[in-house]
Amino acid sequence: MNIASVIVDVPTMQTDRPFDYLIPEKWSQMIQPGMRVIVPFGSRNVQGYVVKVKDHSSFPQLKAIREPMDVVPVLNQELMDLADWLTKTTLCFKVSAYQAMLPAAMKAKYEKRFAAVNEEKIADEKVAELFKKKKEITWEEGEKAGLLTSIQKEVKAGTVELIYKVKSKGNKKTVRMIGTRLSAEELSEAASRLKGNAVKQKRLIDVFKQHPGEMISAKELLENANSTSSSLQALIQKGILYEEQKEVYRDPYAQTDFEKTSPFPLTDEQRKAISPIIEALEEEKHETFLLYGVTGSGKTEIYLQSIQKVLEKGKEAIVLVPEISLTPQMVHRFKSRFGDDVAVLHSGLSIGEKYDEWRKILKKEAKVVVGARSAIFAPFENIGIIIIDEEHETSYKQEETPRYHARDVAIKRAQHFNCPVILGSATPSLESFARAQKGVYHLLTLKNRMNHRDLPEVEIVDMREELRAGNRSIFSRSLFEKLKDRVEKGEQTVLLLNRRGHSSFVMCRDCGYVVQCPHCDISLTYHHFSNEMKCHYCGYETIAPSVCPECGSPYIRYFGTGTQKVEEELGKLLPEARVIRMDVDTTRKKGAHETLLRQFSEGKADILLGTQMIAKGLDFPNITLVGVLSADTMLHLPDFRSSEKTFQLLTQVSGRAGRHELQGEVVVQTYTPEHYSIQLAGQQNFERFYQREMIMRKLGSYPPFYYLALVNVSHEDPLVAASVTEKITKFIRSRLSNKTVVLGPTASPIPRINNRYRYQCLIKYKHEPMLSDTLKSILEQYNGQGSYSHLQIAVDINPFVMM
DNA sequence: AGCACGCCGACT
DNA sequence: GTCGGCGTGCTC
Repeated sequence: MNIASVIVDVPTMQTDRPFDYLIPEKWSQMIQPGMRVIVPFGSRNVQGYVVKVKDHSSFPQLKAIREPMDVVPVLNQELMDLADWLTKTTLCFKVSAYQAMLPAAMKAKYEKRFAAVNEEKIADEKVAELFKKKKEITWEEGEKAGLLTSIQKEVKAGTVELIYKVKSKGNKKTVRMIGTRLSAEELSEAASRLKGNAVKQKRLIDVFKQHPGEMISAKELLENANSTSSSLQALIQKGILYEEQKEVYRDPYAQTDFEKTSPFPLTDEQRKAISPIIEALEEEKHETFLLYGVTGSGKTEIYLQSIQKVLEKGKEAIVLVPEISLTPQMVHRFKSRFGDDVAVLHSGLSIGEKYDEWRKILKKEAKVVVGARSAIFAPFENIGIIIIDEEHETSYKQEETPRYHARDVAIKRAQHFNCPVILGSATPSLESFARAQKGVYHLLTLKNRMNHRDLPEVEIVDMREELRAGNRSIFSRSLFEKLKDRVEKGEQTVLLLNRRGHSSFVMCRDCGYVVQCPHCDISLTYHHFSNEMKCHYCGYETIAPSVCPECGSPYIRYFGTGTQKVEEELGKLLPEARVIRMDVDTTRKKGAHETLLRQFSEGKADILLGTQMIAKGLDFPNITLVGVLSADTMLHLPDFRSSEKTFQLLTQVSGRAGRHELQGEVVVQTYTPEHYSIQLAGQQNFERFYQREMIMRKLGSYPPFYYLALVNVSHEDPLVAASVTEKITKFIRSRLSNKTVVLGPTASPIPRINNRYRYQCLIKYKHEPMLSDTLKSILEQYNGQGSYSHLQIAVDINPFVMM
């Protein structure tokens, strides 16, 4: 057993298979599947994942593993199998699947360095001088000195060596701990031998006399003893004290106090909903529950009590929350109930913090993980339940490879562990609700709010009427009246500006010219802060024009109401109102979210103004008014889910009002008040919406009636892109059943990105066993190199974004 | 992905 | 003649 099969960190079609390596004698006992190793690959060193240890290879000339990167496997067998499944279902590379399962800190970084091996013989003077100061320089340093070609000549001559280094991003954080091996008496004696003026050293010894046998961090010690590090160093030198590096976790929640909570008594309705879950837990059987409960109906308490049960059985729980940093309240509730058993994984943490939380899970120091999408891969080995809150959220679908949906992964893992999955939502996705209707999922319903308050009253305002009545403001008369009233009464308001699909573009009011990206077929987005125009797709930047480049008119300005503009407007109309603005600009800094929300909850503002990010999870007692400024902006996007998204957003945001003692009110402003998703969101009638939307989906042959797969082809030459897509589409048609709908080739909604022309083929199918093989052979044929080397093909099975 | 190898056009 | 462009194929 001295050969390891390794998947190397080279994400291409032709390297997406194991390569065999010899395991050097000294590591023969320790190398196991699931460990990362550094291996030579071609002329460089790369990171690799051991998938198998064996004693035979058909390859005659094996190279040896350079170095192990782990002492224990970072991926267990279950996760390795899960990676295989991910590879098959999403058509991604093995490495990509492994990398998706591990914290970003474990992704390798590569560095090229030059080292002088024979300094005297270096021919080029400039190069020799460079290596006089340092024996080793990085590639970048060589480049900066402008000597790359000369250095490369020296490499050929053998005087300089090119080294490929694999570096890990993850650093364990350590703390210096100080202790003593001496007894109290010995310490006193040692202290008496010190010079009389060594008071600082004596004070240090005193600390250990009071706490014999304990270790204390150097920082704390110096503070307690009011001493200095040089005194400490002296004592260590003398052998009186000793130091040790202790590994510590960075704890992002260290500053926060969590008041312990106990389970709340459940309402009848909640008790009825939780009992099938408890039953599944007891019987250790896999079942997927759809917990459909109106906003404020107490879904979280059901999660908490189910987890309680799981922990009592000595098992672990995964809770997924959409972009969790948005809901510090949620984290708070889990931490308060389960204390240090909870690990938190979300995008707001630094790479190091995420790495630490992940290691807590691996070392079994955490039993519950609360996190965003990728937390579904938490390396637990005895999962008792998986919960996905706000199940309908699109952020559970990853839009880069591996293009997985966390819901699918959850069900796959739960099947392995024979445990239940709970999908919770007030506005379930059509897919999930349809499955619940068919009995594939077990439907659990919570119809009543916990406070027995009615759902808030929703008023839909037709903005066209407002315009006709001469009101050109952003606010309808009704919303403005109510806003004024709340500010006077000291109650709080949430204002949602739905800006998706309607980004701020710059247009000339004289000739209609819109500033576009020169490399992509998309209008540039205006950034007020820097007065720049930026392309979201390729990163192109330019200064915003002050006159129209087309006709020279000075009447060129940006369109699309931004939060900033609304804030200005509020300042004019209601100068006494205190406003907190939450959007990408004001929440970019780490922790900004929490700070702004805390200020709002402490009543330091009357109005919380923001984009989608404020729609979810806020639970403040004093909110009695919710205003949606433009409900229909995303209704007109070329996306079959736009009605569903609109309905969900409006329902979710309405749910923010009147969650406690005070009754809430909602005003929805729109230009299409007759649209069913707005009407039914106004009535908070999910069932009706579901029926209505299902008809639309059936007519369009969309999910949940059909599954989708999208093939996206891009090339710098539009003719090549079109003709290849044509070929691919024909090929797909020939291979799939005639019940499957194959659409295309068509130009993508964004026909050009970064000067690459994009065409696509959309497949709608119900049952298509050949699909995966067909798509895979397309990838193999075209995505490899050869005559199609400039072609890029991306396959998305069950896409959420059709761009 | 990188990198070497090999084949063609533009220079000292 | 050679330097360097890019197209092609390989990495245990």
